[in-house]
Amino acid sequence: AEEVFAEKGLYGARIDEIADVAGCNKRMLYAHFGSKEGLYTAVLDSVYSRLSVVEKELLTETLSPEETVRYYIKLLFNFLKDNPTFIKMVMWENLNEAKYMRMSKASSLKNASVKVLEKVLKKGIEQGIFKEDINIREVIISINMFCFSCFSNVYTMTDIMNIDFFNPEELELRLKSVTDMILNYILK
Amino acid sequence: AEEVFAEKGLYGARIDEIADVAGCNKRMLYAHFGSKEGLYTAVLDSVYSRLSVVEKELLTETLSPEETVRYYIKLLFNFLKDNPTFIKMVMWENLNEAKYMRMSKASSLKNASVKVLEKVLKKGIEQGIFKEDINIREVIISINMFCFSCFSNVYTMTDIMNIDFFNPEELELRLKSVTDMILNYILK
DNA sequence: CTTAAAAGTAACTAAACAGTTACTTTTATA
DNA sequence: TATAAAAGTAACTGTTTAGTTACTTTTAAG
Repeated sequence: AEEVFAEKGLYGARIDEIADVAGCNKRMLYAHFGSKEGLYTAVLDSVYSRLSVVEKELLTETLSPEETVRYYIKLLFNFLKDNPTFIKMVMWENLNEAKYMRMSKASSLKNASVKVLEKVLKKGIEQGIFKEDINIREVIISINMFCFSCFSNVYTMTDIMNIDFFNPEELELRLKSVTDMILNYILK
Repeated sequence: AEEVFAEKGLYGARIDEIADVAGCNKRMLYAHFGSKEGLYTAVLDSVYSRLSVVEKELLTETLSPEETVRYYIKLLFNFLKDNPTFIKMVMWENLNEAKYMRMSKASSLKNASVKVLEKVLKKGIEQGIFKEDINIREVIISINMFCFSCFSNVYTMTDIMNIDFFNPEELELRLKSVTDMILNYILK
């Protein structure tokens, strides 16, 4: 279901195709998930929980503020690279005005990393490593948006710039640019 | 049609609804555009051409390299802010792997600003204003992606961060952050 | 005023699809 | 082995929808 919903969205996906791809039957899909929307929100939950697992790694590491920011960017970037279905599900949700995400418990899982970053950025400012006048929320938003954008609007970008954004070397460059821009901005 | 396609995508949109909203009738829609897909690509063309009109302003202005970059960021940012249907159409296209955009002539219109930025960044490096080791293509990609991301994944972001991304003050802050990050990165 | 093209109307067709049902088969457990 | 729950099958229903058609009305130009 994740595969099919990511590829075609809630409306484009076909229950019969999902049953086919999943190697099960329609009746059981309905027995377990009630409806197409029920299945869709289950996929959304599952996909989001994969991110929160990765983000928990941030909590276990004890690094300097600078290293924590670098580590988070890398962690998020690589997660997004390895989870194209996550990217697509989030995009479908945004086109649906996050209707189903709001219904699910997914979002509550996501605040973890925001809180860690807030703490770490504050600490960095106190330690005199980061500029005093940075807007912490803006920095957190930028990190998330910049990483996400490297994978979300890839097709139209490829079309305009004639660049293969799936090329590993290209991605390495992108990660470096994003990291440099963020750190240039926050470091004294 | 633009309204309805932007809101619901190619598959979610209903021809009858489009005729209704447009205040015309189905038969004439088919007489003029042939099919649903024909109408969709016509909308795509129209929406993209609006951007290229704005981008042409970049060509008429004669500013310093730094000011040109600032001006382009502002121009693009404000265009995206004022054209939510553009944002949505591009997102639908990306979820369709840019299938219809490739079919249309829209993309050919778009290279204009890329070329201007390439020239201007090169000039800035020559003049010793910009760092010699910046990757020009990366900078152009970043500008476009960062601006776009401020408007594309707004709903899920709002959900996670509890911020109203449609608030003008919030947007002003975003534009400032993006501009600062890009210029911090390229200026010596 | 005439006429021909453009626009509009509403009923229709054929296909697709979410969800259901009645029935059969498999699996696991006591 | 008996049995009950879980899983599977395939035909079905009702609705939605892209696209068509046959016909009427409006518009514009000579």
